Amino acid sequence: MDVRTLCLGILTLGDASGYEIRKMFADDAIGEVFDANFGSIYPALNRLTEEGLVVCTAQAQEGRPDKKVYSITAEGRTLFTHELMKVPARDRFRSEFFVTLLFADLLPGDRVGDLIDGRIAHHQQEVARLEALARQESAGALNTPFMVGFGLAHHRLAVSYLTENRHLLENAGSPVAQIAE
Amino acid sequence: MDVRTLCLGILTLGDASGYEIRKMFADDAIGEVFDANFGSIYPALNRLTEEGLVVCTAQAQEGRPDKKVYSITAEGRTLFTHELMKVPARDRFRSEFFVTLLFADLLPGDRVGDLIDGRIAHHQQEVARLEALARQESAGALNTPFMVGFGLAHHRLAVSYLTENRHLLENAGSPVAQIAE
DNA sequence: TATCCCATGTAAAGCGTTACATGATTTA
DNA sequence: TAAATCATGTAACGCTTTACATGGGATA
Repeated sequence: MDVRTLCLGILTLGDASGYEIRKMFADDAIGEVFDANFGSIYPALNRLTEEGLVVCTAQAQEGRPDKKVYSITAEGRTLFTHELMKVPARDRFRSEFFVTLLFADLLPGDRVGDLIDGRIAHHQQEVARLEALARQESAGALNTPFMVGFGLAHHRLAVSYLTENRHLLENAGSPVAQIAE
Repeated sequence: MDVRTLCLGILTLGDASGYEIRKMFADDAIGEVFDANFGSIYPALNRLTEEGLVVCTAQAQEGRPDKKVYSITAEGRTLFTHELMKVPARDRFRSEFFVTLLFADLLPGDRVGDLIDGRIAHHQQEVARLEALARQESAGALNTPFMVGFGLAHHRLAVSYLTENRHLLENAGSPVAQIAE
């Protein structure tokens, strides 16, 4: 499943331009589990057009490039539903934050605490963002409540886990900890 | 932060061959947050050797290729600690499973339930694997308990979230749900 | 006045995955 | 006897990111 397939998927929800598709990846529930930027979306839409999976109608605008609105074709819809029936590839996750913490012993004493403070703040921001997203109950057939609920649960868990377990890293090897033993 | 940097990091824990580094990504805590396979590890080690960040001593073996054991140099250690001081890049997450569920409305009725059943089983397997990993309390200076604890919390959350919220997808638009309203 | 938003696109570089190539030993 | 483990490496392909290129309108 690549950006091209996901563009097709988004177009099953209604016509859209490349710019609007990008906005969905940035702001909507789908962005929680898949990212795509202009550099891959525009070529993907061109290729989908060549393949006859979408059609494009240009809307003239003043002072900016024509807005190119894409619509999925019957063949496109068929292809996408077949894609959905495939066994989903395993999740991919990469976190430089956690990599850094795995090597916490190599860092200066205060660095670990600062990193964790920043991370907790980040997760709290994400919670706020997703709560706002949930309130929008916005357009599209995407199952937003299910997805946003999972994101919220995840970020809340992260806040509490980090708060409750940071001592595992912050006290490691410090003089205080060694005296206490 | 790329595979090359991570190889360097693993070598701060002790000498290792490319094969052993790969095993760490596959079996140890670091594999929870970063993946790397032979195709990237071997070239990375060669480049690190050229750059003088690691040194290599070949151990002759019978019936198989010489085992090439790598040791980090002082310069390598310095470079890695500098890497750790950088602001970590944001996490990357991609999930075809969740993408599929976002488009649950396009799937046959029983498909969604099957997907979720399989996913719950997967998370339960991961819980079992991480519990075993935690029991090993194995080698290296990696902060395994902290990392494994997070992984366990995550997979347990996923099991309960999916169990408690699957009705949001499974009843959507079905006749029963519409009659009930 | 400055920043953000709208709007599309290209090209190159970077990075990683996958497949291929080889082959002995140990375990089930 | 089949499969997994040990052991290293190359090459091609694929995908994504980043930077570049352009520019008007709206908002703060």
